[in-house]
Amino acid sequence: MLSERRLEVLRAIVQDYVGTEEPVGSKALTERHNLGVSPATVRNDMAVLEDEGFIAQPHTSAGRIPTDKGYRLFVDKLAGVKPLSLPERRAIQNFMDGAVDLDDVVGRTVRLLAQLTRQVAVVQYPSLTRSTVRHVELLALAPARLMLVLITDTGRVEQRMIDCPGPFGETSLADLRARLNSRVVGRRFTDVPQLVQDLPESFEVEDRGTVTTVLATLLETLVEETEERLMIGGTANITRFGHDFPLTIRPVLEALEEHVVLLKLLGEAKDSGMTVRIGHENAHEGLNSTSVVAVGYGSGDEAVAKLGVVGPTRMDYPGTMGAVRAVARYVGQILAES
Amino acid sequence: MLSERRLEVLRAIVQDYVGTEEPVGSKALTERHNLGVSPATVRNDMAVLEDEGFIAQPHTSAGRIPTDKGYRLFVDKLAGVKPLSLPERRAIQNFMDGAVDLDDVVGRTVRLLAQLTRQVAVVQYPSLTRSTVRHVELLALAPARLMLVLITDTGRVEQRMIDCPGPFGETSLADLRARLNSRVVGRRFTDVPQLVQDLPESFEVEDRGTVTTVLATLLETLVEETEERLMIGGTANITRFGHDFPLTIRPVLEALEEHVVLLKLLGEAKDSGMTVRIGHENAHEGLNSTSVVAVGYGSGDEAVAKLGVVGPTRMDYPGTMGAVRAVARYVGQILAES
DNA sequence: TCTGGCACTCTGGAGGAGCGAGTGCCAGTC
DNA sequence: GACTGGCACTCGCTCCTCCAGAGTGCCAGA
Repeated sequence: MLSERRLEVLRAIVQDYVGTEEPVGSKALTERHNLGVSPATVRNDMAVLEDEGFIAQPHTSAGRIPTDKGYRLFVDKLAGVKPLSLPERRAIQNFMDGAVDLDDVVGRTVRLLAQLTRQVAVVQYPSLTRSTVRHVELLALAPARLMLVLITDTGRVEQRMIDCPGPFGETSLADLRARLNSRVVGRRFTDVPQLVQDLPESFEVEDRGTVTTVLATLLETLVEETEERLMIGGTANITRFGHDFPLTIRPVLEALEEHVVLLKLLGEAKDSGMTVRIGHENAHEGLNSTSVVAVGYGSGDEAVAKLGVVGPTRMDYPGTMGAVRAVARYVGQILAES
Repeated sequence: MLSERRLEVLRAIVQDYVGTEEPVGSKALTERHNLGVSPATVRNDMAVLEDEGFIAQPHTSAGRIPTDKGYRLFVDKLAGVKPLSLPERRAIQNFMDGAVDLDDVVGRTVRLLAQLTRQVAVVQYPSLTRSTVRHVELLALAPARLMLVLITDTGRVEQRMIDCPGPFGETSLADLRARLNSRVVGRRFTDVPQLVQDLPESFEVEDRGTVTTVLATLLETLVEETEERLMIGGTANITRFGHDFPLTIRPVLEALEEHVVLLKLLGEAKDSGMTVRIGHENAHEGLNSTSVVAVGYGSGDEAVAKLGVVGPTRMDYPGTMGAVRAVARYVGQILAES
């Protein structure tokens, strides 16, 4: 186990390195922090920290920089979450309050998060897996062509065209609409399949084909829509990731374009509490030199989706975590209100 | 006016520079192209071209590189549009044919274009200004809460919540729905306002408030939805823009994030035919070192939206133009079919 | 009008020196 | 035993110089 002071030295190294982006030496450390010991002592501590793998030297005769393991320790034990200042909170609220619909909420969130952290922001759309159905509507566009509109409690609306096997009367349509709604409104997506299972049977034989088709489409929509979508923003901030970035920028940009990768990334984050993945902890290679801070957000107690930022491993973890947490809370609040 | 050979020299310079990314000298030029004259002659020609502002020297004793003006001449007079090869065309068709809905079409297009040109692709969603209404639906979610669903002929669906000033009966709702549809279905967005103008008058006094609210929301939706949206892809390709890119990459990324800027950019492009904006011809500063190739696409004769790519000024113009044109055609085709 | 020749310019890379920050180790002190 | 000051050593960085090579402009001649 590392002594109190050694941890303090590690903390100082992380802080300085994050600030300056330059390897930090023993002398500079003692000058900038009140460690109460001489550079020589710090050097000994550093040697120990290096043996343990928390810091490394880019080359002999250079200062030390934290390793992924070092950042990990820093995040877990040495750093708290830095709460945002009151003005910052106010700004968030002002910025978010103008949102008019779901797309707008997500769009604003992503911009806000990018600005606040000066990193790349990733916001997942509220997932529909835990959502409930608010309304199902069926419209006849043509005698044998229907449109299915699904409205969820998170305010998302999905529509699907349906080509019916045969003509479907207005009465049957109204009937189906009514029965469908009485069964599924307020229910969770996952419960819908069994709730509508026996519906075709209660219809006239000639209408059953259409009813079955409609139900199939509905279920399909439910499944497809539980596929996650997300929005990213602040891509221009990757230029801040480090001066050596020309090498690393490409894979990062590529990873950011692959929404599937990002969704997986967010999916791996814990449902509650904040998840920080540092450097090589990220499964995706392109993100091996970045850290991801993610957190769930939701309208109630349950997280309906996740959001986070992607930044350089040498990021200001307390500040970033604070911003991410604060934004998640406000979004949750907004979502709960609407 | 420049002589035939001088134009040939310019063409050779552009081609070589695009290929190698290095300033091209007189000797290398004569070796690689059959100009039939000696380096000395080429030097004289180059001096003239430089005087005219078509090429420039990064520094004395280096080769020449084309200026924006040089590229302009190249594009206008010296280069054609390089048609895609048959396999390429097939690949496009295969890639696009799997598209299931509008979002998918646009998404595929953007990816395709990015891959084909290895540059950043920008695709505008089909504009609704020229669209017509396919159907308007009204649903009662609660006694005084309606949902308006607007379906357009391009397959886009928009919905809006409406809080009514007072309760609105099922009969009145059906009535409004029917009358609204009989008036606007098949009509252009721009015509809708005057078509529904006198609608409130024909309703009972107690319902007029709600009817007015609904109409207001409808018109608002029409206006808002004619605001353009777009999708971009292939951002990772900016790393290809040049080896000096660390300087220029940032403003480009920022410009790409500002969809408003991009929409303006596309908006400035000609409605028919291809538009190429080179370097400083782009109004937006961040894009001063890039070129934009844009073209309109549409389901019929009219262009409903535009698409294009953003690349380095030293891009393969004929190839890029060929790819952009081909993709636009296929998208138009797909749109016409659906 | 084109060509070959020639002197000149300038960049980019190689090689080398000196600086300075930083280290590891060791002997001495509290 | 923990901490400190001192000291020799390492090594990247910057600056300099030098050189080669590519490219130019100009001129006289075909």
